[in-house]
Amino acid sequence: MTKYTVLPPSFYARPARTVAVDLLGKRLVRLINGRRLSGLIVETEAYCDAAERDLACHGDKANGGRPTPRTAVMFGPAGFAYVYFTYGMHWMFNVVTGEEGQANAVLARALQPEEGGELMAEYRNGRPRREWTNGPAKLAQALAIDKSFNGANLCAADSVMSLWIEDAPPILPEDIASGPRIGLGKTPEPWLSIPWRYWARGNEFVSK
DNA sequence: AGCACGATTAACT
DNA sequence: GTTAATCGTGCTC
Repeated sequence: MTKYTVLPPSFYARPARTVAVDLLGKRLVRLINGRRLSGLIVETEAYCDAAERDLACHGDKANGGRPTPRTAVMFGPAGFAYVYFTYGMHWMFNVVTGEEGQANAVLARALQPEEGGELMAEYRNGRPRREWTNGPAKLAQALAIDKSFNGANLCAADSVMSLWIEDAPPILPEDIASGPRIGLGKTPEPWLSIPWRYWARGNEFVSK
């Protein structure tokens, strides 16, 4: 018997919005030298829901909606990591969702720390616990997620995998809030304001 | 070949 | 509230 259940490909192979909501409360786990660093996902954003053109999504914004070297992973099968670099210094961790051939993904924006706090504090330069994982680039830094995880299989428990998501009790629907996605800049409407960001209402680790 | 800008953060005033 | 940091990517010339 296993103590933990790794989320299977079927969990991810659904529309981005569905996965974004269902990921709330799940546990993101990073294994480093046998030590578990983990946190419960408390904030997500959905990009490129199936069959809906989403000009906020890298996969639709670039190259007329065709894959590019950067976005290729988003067009691949669900359950893989899409990790990209932005602002010249930050990594963003997403999970690929939906059907292969379509650019669907969910951005992990915040975690509630569970295990491995000592290492997370170190990776976050000694900042207070509240600031370890309350933002997409912060959680990537806290879990040491970088370019090497782009294209990583989050479901293959038998590989050298050191990153996955475990099942955990869901957040109750009445405790889930939603609103417009953050940082979309010049993205046109309706995508700029469409409420595809979801978070655990009242959780102190939700990004500012 | 050159350029504008980003699914952000931290350190300012 | 404002802004520097910092560089890969995709688009234009």
